[in-house]
Amino acid sequence: MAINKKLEFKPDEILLAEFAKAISHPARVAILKVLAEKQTCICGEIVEVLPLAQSTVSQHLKELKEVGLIDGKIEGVKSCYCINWSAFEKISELFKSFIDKTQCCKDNGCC
Amino acid sequence: MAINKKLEFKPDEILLAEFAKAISHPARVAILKVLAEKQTCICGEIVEVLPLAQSTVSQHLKELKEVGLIDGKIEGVKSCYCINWSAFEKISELFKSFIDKTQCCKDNGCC
DNA sequence: AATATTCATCGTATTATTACGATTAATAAA
DNA sequence: TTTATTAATCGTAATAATACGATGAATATT
Repeated sequence: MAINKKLEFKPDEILLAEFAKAISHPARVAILKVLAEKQTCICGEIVEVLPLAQSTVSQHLKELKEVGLIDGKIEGVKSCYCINWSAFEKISELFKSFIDKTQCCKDNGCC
Repeated sequence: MAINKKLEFKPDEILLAEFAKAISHPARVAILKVLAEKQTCICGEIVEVLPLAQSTVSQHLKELKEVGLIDGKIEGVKSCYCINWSAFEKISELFKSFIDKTQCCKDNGCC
């Protein structure tokens, strides 16, 4: 039991869900906010701002990286993170088109 | 270990993450699509369309209901579901303002 | 009244996520 | 060279999510 059936859905549904999952934890929302606001995207600064241990923040960063929303470069001992804007734009479009497509059926109300 | 630290974040971050989580599974994205497209929002129809067992679909419906995105009415033996448009609009605004706020910092690039 | 249909809920197994401390690898500073 | 700093990774525990079958409660049909 508990097989993964996610891949049996449509590609655009899978993709939207994937991006939604990436921001489905307040820590990752907060990280994206910090990365957008600050110029210096040092890992340590993110750790300072969040109520989580360093290893946990690293884990969240990894997830955001894996889904392509952020990039990371090692600079000396430090790690510099930033938003991948082309990916961010892609996800924005996905969300907006999902919202718009859904909302245009608004008049069909059944309940 | 593994205490829930989600509530230590800002309310708007928690809320956005909560809604993102609601659509973080392709089944729930698909359900919202079906509910938007079809007038008849019978549970059985959703089950037919999805590659999941009836009980699993019910579980997903429950999650969408709990976060307020859909409403459900019992009509005879059947259950009629539909999108809660005011909630949907609220989440749309949340997403759009998050996207816009984030994107307006685009020039600060550090990487 | 007896049977069928519909769907929610319960129980449960599996897998994924969250969180931390400890360790490690790398560079920087002494 | 030795020590300190930084952050990734590993190991692990706890919790959450996913998925299904079985059961149950309600209404419909016969």
